[in-house]
Amino acid sequence: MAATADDPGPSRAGTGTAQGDPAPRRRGRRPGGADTRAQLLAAARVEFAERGYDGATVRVIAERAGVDPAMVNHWFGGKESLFTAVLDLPVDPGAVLADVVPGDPERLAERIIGRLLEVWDATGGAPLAAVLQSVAAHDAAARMLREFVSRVLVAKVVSAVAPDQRELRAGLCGSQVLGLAVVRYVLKVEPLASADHATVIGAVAPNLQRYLTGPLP
Amino acid sequence: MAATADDPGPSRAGTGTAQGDPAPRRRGRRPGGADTRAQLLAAARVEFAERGYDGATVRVIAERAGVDPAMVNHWFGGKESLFTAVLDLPVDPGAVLADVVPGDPERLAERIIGRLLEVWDATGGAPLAAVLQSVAAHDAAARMLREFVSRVLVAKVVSAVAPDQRELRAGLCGSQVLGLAVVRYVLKVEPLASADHATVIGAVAPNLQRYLTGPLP
DNA sequence: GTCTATACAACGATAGAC
DNA sequence: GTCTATCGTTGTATAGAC
Repeated sequence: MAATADDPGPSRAGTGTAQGDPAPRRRGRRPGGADTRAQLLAAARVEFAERGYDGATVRVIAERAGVDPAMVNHWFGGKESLFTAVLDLPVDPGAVLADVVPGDPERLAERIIGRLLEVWDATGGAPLAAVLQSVAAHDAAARMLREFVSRVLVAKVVSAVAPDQRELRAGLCGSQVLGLAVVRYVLKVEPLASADHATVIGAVAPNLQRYLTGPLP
Repeated sequence: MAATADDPGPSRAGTGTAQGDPAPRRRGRRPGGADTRAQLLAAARVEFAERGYDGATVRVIAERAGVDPAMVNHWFGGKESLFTAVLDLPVDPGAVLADVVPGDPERLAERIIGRLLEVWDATGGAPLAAVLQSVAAHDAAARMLREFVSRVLVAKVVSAVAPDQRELRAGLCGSQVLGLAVVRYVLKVEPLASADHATVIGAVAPNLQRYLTGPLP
């Protein structure tokens, strides 16, 4: 866990700030053994837990891991996906949602539910239960997921279609989606747990659509 | 924490309203009360976990505890409330829902959400998180809650108003209610977490109402 | 030689200080 | 308003593994 910067020591002529001289790292591929990816993951776990999703910065995480911030992009594709990897989510919600948003806004809910059902049916309930468990157990996990859900959902989905009250709508959408996941995959309440996708979509999508674009008081 | 039958303790100061409750008048010899109650709880935990809500019987639970089956009624008010106590639920869902059902069926959802908000706001998110945690962690807990939710919800709420597909409707209602609980009290997503009751009711009740009495595909 | 992990620099966006 | 600091991200050159 201890993200020990590998501290190669010498060289690095004073480019710019002669102060501190924090991490003179060589360029190029590191000598074998240094697992940058794992170090980034470990550093990200600590930072996300301590400061939340928004509070943690890619730069600090990279510094803690002793590597360049660009490594986050290289290994994970960005802050969002790094977070997904930290929480060990089965899929990257941002990516999934992003490619489901384009299209008729009045049918967005159908596409969202349909896609989520595909993903969840493929991975089963285990990852969902794991996430739920850690969220219920650790306040830090709840905070991380809260900020992440708010940010990603609002930015990538709700803002694309919702006329107003975007944060509230995002929370409501989250409640319906999360509740469906719990009841179908963790609690396994029948007949909802075994219903085919068309049935679930027909039942849930209209309600989700109201949260997205319908009238709110 | 859990809503249990009134503790027929030594100094039960009578509130004026005489309840139809089978309030045990403490006459005669005082049993090793707390002991019986605890033994029943322990026995019920085992039985519910092993056989589920439906599979476990009051008779067997009482036998395992070494007491008369009537003690379940005495100490907990019935199988349902015993189960509630075992899960350490903040309230007895059966009781709460039962007294909210009478009235305009088309406004049932408003009454349900309103009442749940009162209860949850009073107890805070801790009990909810505890239930979620055990449900996510232990398959037995998930099974118990599943059967309980199906049975009680279908029997006491959905059957009272829903025209068809009662089990499916019950599952859908469960998903919305549970999701709301998670997002508002465990994840604490704003502004939903701090929204006043009227706002939440206005936002969620119409969706819940559709699950209860609206058209399903 | 190729391939890839790496560091550095710089860009557009955004939030806060002045 | 402008200025500044900082964020996440991208482009590119380079060093080491193969």
